[in-house]
Amino acid sequence: MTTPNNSDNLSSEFPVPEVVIQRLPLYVRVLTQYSSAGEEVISSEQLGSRLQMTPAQIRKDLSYFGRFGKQGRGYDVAMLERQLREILGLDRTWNAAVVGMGRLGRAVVSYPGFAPSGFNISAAFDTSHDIVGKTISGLHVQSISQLTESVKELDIKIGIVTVPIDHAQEVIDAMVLAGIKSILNYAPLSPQVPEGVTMRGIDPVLSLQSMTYYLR
Amino acid sequence: MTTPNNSDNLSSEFPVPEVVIQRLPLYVRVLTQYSSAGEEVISSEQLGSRLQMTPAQIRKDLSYFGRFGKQGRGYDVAMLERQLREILGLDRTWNAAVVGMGRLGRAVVSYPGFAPSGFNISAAFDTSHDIVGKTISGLHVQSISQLTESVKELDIKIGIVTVPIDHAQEVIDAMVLAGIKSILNYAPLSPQVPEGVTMRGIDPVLSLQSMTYYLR
DNA sequence: TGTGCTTTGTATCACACTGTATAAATAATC
DNA sequence: GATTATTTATACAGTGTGATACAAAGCACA
Repeated sequence: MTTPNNSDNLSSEFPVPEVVIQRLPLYVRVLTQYSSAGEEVISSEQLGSRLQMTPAQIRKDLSYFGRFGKQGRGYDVAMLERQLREILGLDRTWNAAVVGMGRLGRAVVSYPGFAPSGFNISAAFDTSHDIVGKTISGLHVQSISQLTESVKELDIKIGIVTVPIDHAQEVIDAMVLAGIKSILNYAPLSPQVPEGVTMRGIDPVLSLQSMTYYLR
Repeated sequence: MTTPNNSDNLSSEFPVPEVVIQRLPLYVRVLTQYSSAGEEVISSEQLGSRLQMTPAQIRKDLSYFGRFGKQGRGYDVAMLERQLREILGLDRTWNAAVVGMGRLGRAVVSYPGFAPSGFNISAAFDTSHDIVGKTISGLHVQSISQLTESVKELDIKIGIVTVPIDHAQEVIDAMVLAGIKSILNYAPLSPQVPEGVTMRGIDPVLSLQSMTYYLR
């Protein structure tokens, strides 16, 4: 009764708001920092000030998934981090495929930030005959026609789109057809995806374009 | 009376929700596509289906800034694009400074997507003595101590942070001190910034970490 | 063991955002 | 020119998200 380790108390009973899910990785990140700083306990107050949000917000977010804290004390850093990682599915590694091996794709596959976070780029694809067959950062570049096959063989769950804008939608369609349910899109467009497929866009220009509003 | 060209009808009277501002660049993007496809008129219905949102949402968003459409007809593509660009401050070019000239910084300054959108990277900085003084993609890399001076001289309004995580906060502080009000941050942390400074984060790992929740 | 202090978890409230519905305005057609 | 189609702008309602407030629970220390 005192150990609140039933991580899926409520999480599967009703849907957790998307915004909450997007905040959880932020909590994990701060917890990791705290942990490596040798702290054993953290309060919602401390978490909140670090992330510039109210303590109540954090407590409410966490309460969607269970009761992780101790009143009068706070949250056990290691325990909470472990719980959140499990909730997010970060207690394992995930395989990803990159499609588009131009300048951007090369930057992505050689970015050293993915692997330590448990994201493994295990296949690379392109359409151009000039690039297919080459080896880039240790990855043998395959034709996009091999996508479905590789997704199955290599247990790829995540697609990363780094093709030019005019091929992006068809690549995304191909990924969906291949059974990929999570897509990270670097192309500057708003793609159409069916229900059940999660998309995230990486779009620095879009970010800049909304900031200039506050500059005038 | 029939020409609703008073672009700041309401916009300055009360604050426009942040989410609305972030959607405006999406509208601009679709309008540009429509324009180059030769279309002269677009309805909120068409815009909405392209962006997977309801027509009413779009009409409401636009109504924060004025009345741009004609009932029974829709929106004049060229006119609406021009209006939205003006609202967002995209009817001019903006100068940006990149701090951090490692792998990521080099990728950013050589990314060909900024200039066509009116974002001009006009200065590059680093702390390392190995890099300061070099010329990368036509930019002479300066010491970070030159930041404030360059910001004034070159009319730099935007800062782009591409340093490793352990230097990111101090770089951001330096930018704020130099008078920069808009910061695009590529470092994987949630930085502390004072009121009045707008921050956007580019963080693919964070995006991946929230997608895996839906994969389990 | 009891008292005071801290912090959580949640009930309640307030507000912001989204979707529905409709009147007004325009265009098209006969 | 009258009638019908269309589409905007907006009033209204509903939903969802964030902040406030407080009771319950644990800790510390005498």
